[in-house]
Amino acid sequence: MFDPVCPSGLTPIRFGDKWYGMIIRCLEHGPRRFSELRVPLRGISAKVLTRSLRALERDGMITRTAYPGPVQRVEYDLTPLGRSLLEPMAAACAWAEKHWEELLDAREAAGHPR
Amino acid sequence: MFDPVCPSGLTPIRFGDKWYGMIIRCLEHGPRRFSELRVPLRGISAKVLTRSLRALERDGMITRTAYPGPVQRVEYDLTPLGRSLLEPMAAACAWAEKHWEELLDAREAAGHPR
DNA sequence: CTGTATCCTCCAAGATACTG
DNA sequence: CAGTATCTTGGAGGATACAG
Repeated sequence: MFDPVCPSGLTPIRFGDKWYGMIIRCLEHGPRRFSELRVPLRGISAKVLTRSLRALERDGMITRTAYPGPVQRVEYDLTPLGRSLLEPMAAACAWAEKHWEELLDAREAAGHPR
Repeated sequence: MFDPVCPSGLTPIRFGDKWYGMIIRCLEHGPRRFSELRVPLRGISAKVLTRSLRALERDGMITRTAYPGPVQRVEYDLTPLGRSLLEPMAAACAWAEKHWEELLDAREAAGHPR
């Protein structure tokens, strides 16, 4: 998931910052904990993940719930607003899938490899 | 159009760089010249506009045609690929229109004015 | 008119180390 | 475990001046 080799970052469509969209996808099927999120988002640093999560929270896209206990435990979950973003994201993905080749060909022809 | 007072830049959905999407909208109804583009895109500097146009060209979204003559004249036009981006852009706009209030409320509640 | 060439500032993003 | 604190770097974006 989100393999850096699969350069999904080449789409001209972006949601919020670099991770915003991916985090929403990660929460699509239920709440996740801080460190659970770091697995699919390979290589994201704690600082950056925290900042993205705060941004999503500020925008009303996710909720943050801290469970007390001997070991810390924080869960992030999508709000209805955050879930509603899945729709335009699907449109973006549909476009990307359909025009992926065209886009790559154009870039390659322009001398920009990768 | 693209009035800086209407803060359309607050949507969490972006196409390419800051101007990429707006340029595509400007070309929606026919080719435009370099300086024609600078009118709706208030305040964009020549350098930045050039960079965005080059990026769109590199991605196969627009074409650049220079007409020879005593006065220079360059026209930019959408390719089919560029035109195809209008579809996910419409989806993004539909989302923004529908959830605009929700988004603003969330940000305001988070203490982030504007 | 359609750009280049410089210079400057800001911030996203990453690396690393540390904390309750 | 879930972060915060620092530091660094790259590139976006803008201002201004100049060129073919």
